[in-house]
Amino acid sequence: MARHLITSAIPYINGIKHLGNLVGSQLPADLFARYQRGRGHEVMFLCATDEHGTPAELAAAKAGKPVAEYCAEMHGVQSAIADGFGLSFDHFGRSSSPQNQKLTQHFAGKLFEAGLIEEVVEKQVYSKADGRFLPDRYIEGTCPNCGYEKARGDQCENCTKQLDPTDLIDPRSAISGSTDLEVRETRHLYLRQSQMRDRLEAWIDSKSDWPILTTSIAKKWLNDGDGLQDRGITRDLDWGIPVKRGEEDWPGMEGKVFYVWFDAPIEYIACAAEWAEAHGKPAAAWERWWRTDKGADDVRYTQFMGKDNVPFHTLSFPATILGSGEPWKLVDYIKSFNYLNYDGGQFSTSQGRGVFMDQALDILPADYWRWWLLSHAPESSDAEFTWENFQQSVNKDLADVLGNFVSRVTKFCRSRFSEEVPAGGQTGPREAALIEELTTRIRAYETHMEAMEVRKSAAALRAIWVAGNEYLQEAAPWAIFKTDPDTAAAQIRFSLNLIRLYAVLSAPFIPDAADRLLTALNCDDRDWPEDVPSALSALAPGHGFTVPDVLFAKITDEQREDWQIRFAGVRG
RNA sequence: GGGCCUGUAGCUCAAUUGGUUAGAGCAGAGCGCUCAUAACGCUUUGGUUGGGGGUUCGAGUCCCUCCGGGCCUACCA
Repeated sequence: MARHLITSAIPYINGIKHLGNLVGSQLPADLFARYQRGRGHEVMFLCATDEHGTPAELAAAKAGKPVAEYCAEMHGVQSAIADGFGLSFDHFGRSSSPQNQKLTQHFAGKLFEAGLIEEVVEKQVYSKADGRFLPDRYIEGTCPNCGYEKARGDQCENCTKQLDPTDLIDPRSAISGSTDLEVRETRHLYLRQSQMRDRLEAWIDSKSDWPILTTSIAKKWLNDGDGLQDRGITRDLDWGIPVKRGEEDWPGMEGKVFYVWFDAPIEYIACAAEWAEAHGKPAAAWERWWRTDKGADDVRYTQFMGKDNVPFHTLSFPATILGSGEPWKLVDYIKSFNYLNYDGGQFSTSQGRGVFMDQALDILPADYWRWWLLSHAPESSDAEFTWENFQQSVNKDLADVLGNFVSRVTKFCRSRFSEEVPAGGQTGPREAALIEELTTRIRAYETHMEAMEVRKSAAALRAIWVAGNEYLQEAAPWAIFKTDPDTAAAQIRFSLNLIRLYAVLSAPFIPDAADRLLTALNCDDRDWPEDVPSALSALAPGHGFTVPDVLFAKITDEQREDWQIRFAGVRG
């Protein structure tokens, strides 16, 4: 039995994520976790909310709540939605947890001891009206290059020129609009990533099987300009993990916190510690997943994320881990995704354009979304959601191919025999041929799932469903029944077993439907079909079942048109 | 500006990494079936692989160039 540690990029706290965010990390991670569990392996699947940073503070202020309270609430909201989508996290943690605070400070201390922390005094823009330092992008002004009046301090959106905040003409706070700004000196800690450049490069080079998207982004950062740059890991904020080296105060760093991108990946580890505490387990229970000196040697660690997260997972976080000099588990495989666009443009959180996770669940069950998103996962390039494509794919694949197969088999059995698996008759060469085909297809499905080829896995699964319809058409039990009811009984017995097989195989993609099928079949045998013939004799003659309700109702044209209008514009 | 990814049938995607005649699903057309959610099955139309040039016995795949789409460029996370 293998051991799989699986993490999804942790979603930021300041609102409900859209479908693009979902398909880029949490959903494929869940697919992989469910599959590996289905194969009987030991899985630790972790995710959390990423709660620190300026946007969280601002969102809380906008909501008129203390930031800690706001984050606690939003964590609850995101957690409930994750449940709604069937995301099977072993623990859904919080980067603001005491465990993460302790670990983050611990790592900082180790990095300091290793000589990998440098103190730098730098100049930053301070807004007196806001009472805070402003990150570059929170400063607005007129672009010195093109005259655009809403240029940001990091870049002008109009002419794309990169800017320094002090370049802006008539700079003002993007938060309050105040022009009462000044440049102040402030002291920060930098992680000396440049010292570890060669080590990181050798490590990346050893990962020849990673997606090109992952390695090319990593290499770009390693080789761009003067090579990998040191990175500031502290910020002048109130909300965050106080800067300490281990348990000790850090002279000169009073009132400062760690940068979110320093503490967020550490939450992957801390999340396991949260899991242990939540289940009353000792530290050893989570350390066996994360410490190679405490049992994690045989763990295979896979991360899932959108491409915007790749630099932090290929470079910053490994630099933290390697730099600590301690035997923490490094990631073995990074699966990264491109973006999902919405009907000709980007999903937009600010403009409310596209479908957000809560809205998606309001209009359709999770399985519809899971199936479409995963079967169209943006693996090789950006992908696009359109309502026409969604309607067509879901109706065809889920309602017609799979749902109708279940319907025709169970209803035929009920009307010609009873709601019991019929006895009598024998299967023959036709069934043997199907078993052979299914065996080949199931092994292909497994290969794609192991490789995290999400779209190919979906296509392979669909082909397995199709094989059932082809078989039925050829066997034609409705015709055979008239002259040879025993043979028809054997064919239907075989077909009912196919339904169970489909439920087990499909569970990683459409877990709710799989549950409903197994419930209807009155069966809790979820064993993976290592051996297809025996898997297809699990339901014995006389076994009672009920004809399930329509598994997937079709999306009507009216619904589709309604949703197209509803989600085109501003949310609310 | 620089770097990277991408362009294959009306649509969504494959193509064992340079190897026979570029394949699937959907959509379209025809036929069959009547168990089933107007579902299912079979057959079939559809391509100068974005354009042009080159290397090679052989190019969707490698090189050059042009065109289109996208991402990143280190203080959003």
